[in-house]
Amino acid sequence: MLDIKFIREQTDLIRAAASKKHLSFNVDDLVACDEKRLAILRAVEDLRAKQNAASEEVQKADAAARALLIESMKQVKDELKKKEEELETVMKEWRALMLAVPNIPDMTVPEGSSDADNVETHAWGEIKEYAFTPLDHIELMEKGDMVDFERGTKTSGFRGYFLKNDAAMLEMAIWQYVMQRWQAKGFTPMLVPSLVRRETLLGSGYLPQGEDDLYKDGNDYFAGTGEVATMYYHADEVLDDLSQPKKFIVWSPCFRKEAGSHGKDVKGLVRVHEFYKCEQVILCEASHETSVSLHEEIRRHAEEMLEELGIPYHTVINCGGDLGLGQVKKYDIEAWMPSQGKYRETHSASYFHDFQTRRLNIRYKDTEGKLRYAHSLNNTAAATPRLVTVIIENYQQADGTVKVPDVLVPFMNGKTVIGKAFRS
RNA sequence: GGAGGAGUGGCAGAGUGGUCGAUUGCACCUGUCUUGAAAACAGGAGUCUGGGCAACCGGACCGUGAGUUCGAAUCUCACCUCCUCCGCCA
Repeated sequence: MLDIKFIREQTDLIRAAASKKHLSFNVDDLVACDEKRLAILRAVEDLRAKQNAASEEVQKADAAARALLIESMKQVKDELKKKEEELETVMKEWRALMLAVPNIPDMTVPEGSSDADNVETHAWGEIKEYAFTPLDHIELMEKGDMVDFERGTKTSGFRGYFLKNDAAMLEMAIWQYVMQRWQAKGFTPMLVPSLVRRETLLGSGYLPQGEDDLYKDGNDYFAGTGEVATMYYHADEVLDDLSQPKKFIVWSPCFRKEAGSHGKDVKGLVRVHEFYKCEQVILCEASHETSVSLHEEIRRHAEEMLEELGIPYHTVINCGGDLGLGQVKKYDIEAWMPSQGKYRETHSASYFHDFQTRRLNIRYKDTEGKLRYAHSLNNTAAATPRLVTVIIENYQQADGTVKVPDVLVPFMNGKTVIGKAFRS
């Protein structure tokens, strides 16, 4: 959500934002609606003022005058009721339009309509030449007794899976490694709810437009990311001090219907309905420079983790058409998948300015004691099992076993090789 | 799932139809006093929003949303949250 005053004054910027993000939003509709809203609001408030004044007089008046006054106020009451109904109608439209206003993308965001137009900023790591034909994670994991898709779908339906043995332990090792790694960088570790109320999703900007991708039961929703609950943690609060940003490293189960991507990644663990994610979430002071510098910081945290793990990756700036409604700028970090011969997204780092915090009403007192909306950012730390598939494919050996990345060995109880040898 | 109770300003806690945006206490800020501080005394402070260059003026906010009324913190209904007891349960 943006400030209505800002929207009124900067219609050109909003128009440009909508066009860069390839959204069909029309500011002029909102501005017209807002004018209507203010006119009616003024009428309503004038009537209320009249009512308040009369209410005071009623108390002082004698019986005869009082009866007369009350009689005349009945008309005001009816009039007010009519105006209030008008206002409610306009407000409904106004609120819906306000929720559809896109945030302004940063100047450095490239033009483009889809992820095909994202621009690589840099790549890291050498793409390994294998002396054998690299297998995909599905074959490696099935033959290594690390996954069971058949019983997974039997139990859970399409995209269901069981992780077993070394893969189960590897996944938990990753969580442990990640939570410790980020805690050491000053992030507050949290396990947060995945079962959340509708307001939380409106606040972080996943609703109203993302309804189709969410599992729900009445007003209870299953969050697609820990960001949702984490952002709501401080909702409706005034934080004393944001001179130091609040940084969270959050673990949570994540649920996504993956509506509209039924044809993509239909096999394997790259795209599943139920997974786990460690997420970086930050609240900071309302400064563009601070947001930008923290954005770079959380991007680097994730890149450095992939470097520690020895996974080749590249980073792209997402183009306008690939940005969400609230995002100012986004980097995707994509890890190399040997079986596919291409990079696949493992991380997504974005910042929002005060787009989310306005909806969530998260404010703080600045050094002058003025109340301001905080800024927010987030980036993946590790999404599993997707990251498991990346590790398994990149660390596969000729015999079908998988080497454990050095940094994970301590979290695997010293185990250095996982899976089973099934070829020579 | 069943039965009761409760939600008021930063906190505590009054207020049960009309100068109540709200008594009071604590905490907070500013004066007076003091070498300074404490104490005492006096005063001031909330948020959102409309108009105005501004001083200022108007509206809203007592868990949320509807309703009754000329008028609602106060009455009615629904919802949310918390507490107590019973039942069930990893």
